[in-house]
Amino acid sequence: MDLVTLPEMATSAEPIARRLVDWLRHAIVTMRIRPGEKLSEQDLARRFGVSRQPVREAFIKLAESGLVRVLPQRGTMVVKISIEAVEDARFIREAIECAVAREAARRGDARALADVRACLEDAAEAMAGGDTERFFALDEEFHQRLAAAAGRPNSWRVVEEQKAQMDRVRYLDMSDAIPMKTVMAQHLAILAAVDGGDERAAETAMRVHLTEILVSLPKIAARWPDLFEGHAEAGDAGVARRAAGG
Amino acid sequence: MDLVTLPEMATSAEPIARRLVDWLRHAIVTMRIRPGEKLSEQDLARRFGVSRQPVREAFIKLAESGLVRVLPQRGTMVVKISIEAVEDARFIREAIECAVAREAARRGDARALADVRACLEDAAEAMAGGDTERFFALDEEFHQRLAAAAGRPNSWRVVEEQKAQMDRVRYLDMSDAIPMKTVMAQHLAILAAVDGGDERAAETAMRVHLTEILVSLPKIAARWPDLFEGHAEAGDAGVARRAAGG
DNA sequence: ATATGAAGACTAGTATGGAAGTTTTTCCTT
DNA sequence: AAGGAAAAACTTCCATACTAGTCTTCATAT
Repeated sequence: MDLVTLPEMATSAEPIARRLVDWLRHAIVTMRIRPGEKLSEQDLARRFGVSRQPVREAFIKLAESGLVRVLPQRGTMVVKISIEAVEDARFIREAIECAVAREAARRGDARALADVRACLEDAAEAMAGGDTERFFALDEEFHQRLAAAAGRPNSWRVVEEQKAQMDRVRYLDMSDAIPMKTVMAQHLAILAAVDGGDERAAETAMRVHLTEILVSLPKIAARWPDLFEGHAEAGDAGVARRAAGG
Repeated sequence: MDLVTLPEMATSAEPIARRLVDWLRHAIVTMRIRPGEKLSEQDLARRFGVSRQPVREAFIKLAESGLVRVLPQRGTMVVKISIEAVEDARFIREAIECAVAREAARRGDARALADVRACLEDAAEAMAGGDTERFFALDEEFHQRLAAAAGRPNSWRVVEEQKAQMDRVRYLDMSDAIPMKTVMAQHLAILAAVDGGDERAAETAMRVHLTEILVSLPKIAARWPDLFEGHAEAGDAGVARRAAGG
């Protein structure tokens, strides 16, 4: 039973439940807590040195985001990656972000687009330094700032939620190959089209960027079958034990 | 203190918190609980004869949906209708549903499209009978089934959440004029284009349909200023009392 | 009359205990 | 040894109690 401290605990006065959500979300998306893993209110409460209530409320919020599933009287678990769920998330994200790209190109907000460009420059630095985590963060930032440039900053919140489903796949992909150069090139293409005010080109560039995951998805699912829904569940502890006993 | 019973209480064995969410969401969307109105965990708990805890959990879920705002140590209130929020929701919905319309037209799933058509026939009946509530429900059903016909049934969940913001405006609009005929005609136009396999026409028809609200929005905001964010807050009790005292 | 401040009535946040239900284990029977 | 029933150990769910913060209100001082 390793005690864990919430990182923001010292600096901020935010409610415990909120901090728990951030901590758990990050842990799930970065695969520190693996898909299919069982979570327990009691266990996590003890780990963090808090009561069960804020843990429970954190579970509720994560369940709303589709990252965990709460089964009444049975338990809470991190949902496995579902190919269908990832494809659905991708579909929704493509729809919204293509509209964002069009709108950003149409508006041509020079000031906001300068922010986007600055973001890409930082990302280039991170890539050169091999700082993948920072590169990931700046990837998000790029899309968020583009939404702002389209005059729809709030649309990012919806995309962000869908993105969580896709991020776990990307995290697996990152440990495999390093497609940072590809991502960077695509981001630059999007910005160029938007900067040029070409709505159709901007939409197309965005669509290409967001289609990328479709080629790696089946390969990744085949490589880590026990992290995905519907595939072999050999990784499941209960099943494994029962199989060993028989 | 009028005691209220949850309608599904007798029939189902769902958790209390879940039923509270459904009840409150419906009450908020249909304006039975008005924008800006203050909600109290304690008060609602007494009304429903339950403890504060499930009410609190319901608030959390509604806050995730953006229907209520929880201010720590201050209170919980139904968020006022925000023109910006409605426009953002409309933007997102248009992006997703236009993509759905295109995809439905591309796939041409005859079986699923038959369901969509059946839905419109029921809606025509409801319109003839003047059953506005049923018409509203079938409106939702139409869009949901179209998403199914596009092979993206889950995308409806995202649209549904955005729709909640728009529904309150539509509810106000309904009490003003009755645009059922317009809605019906637009739905038929969408289905015709999808049935014909014309992706561009389907997208355009959907876009026209979802642009409708933009013309009524400013009028409605002007008519009920105290229900909207940022406008005159003359309806606020505290301000009214202070004005009377001075 | 106005400004300041303390007391009380609110609020949400958290902790804890018990109830209802499911799963796993254990022990008895066959 | 295998199968089944009882029980123990888990889970979430709900109720209750308490903490801490905010706002209102009324009294007091300027």
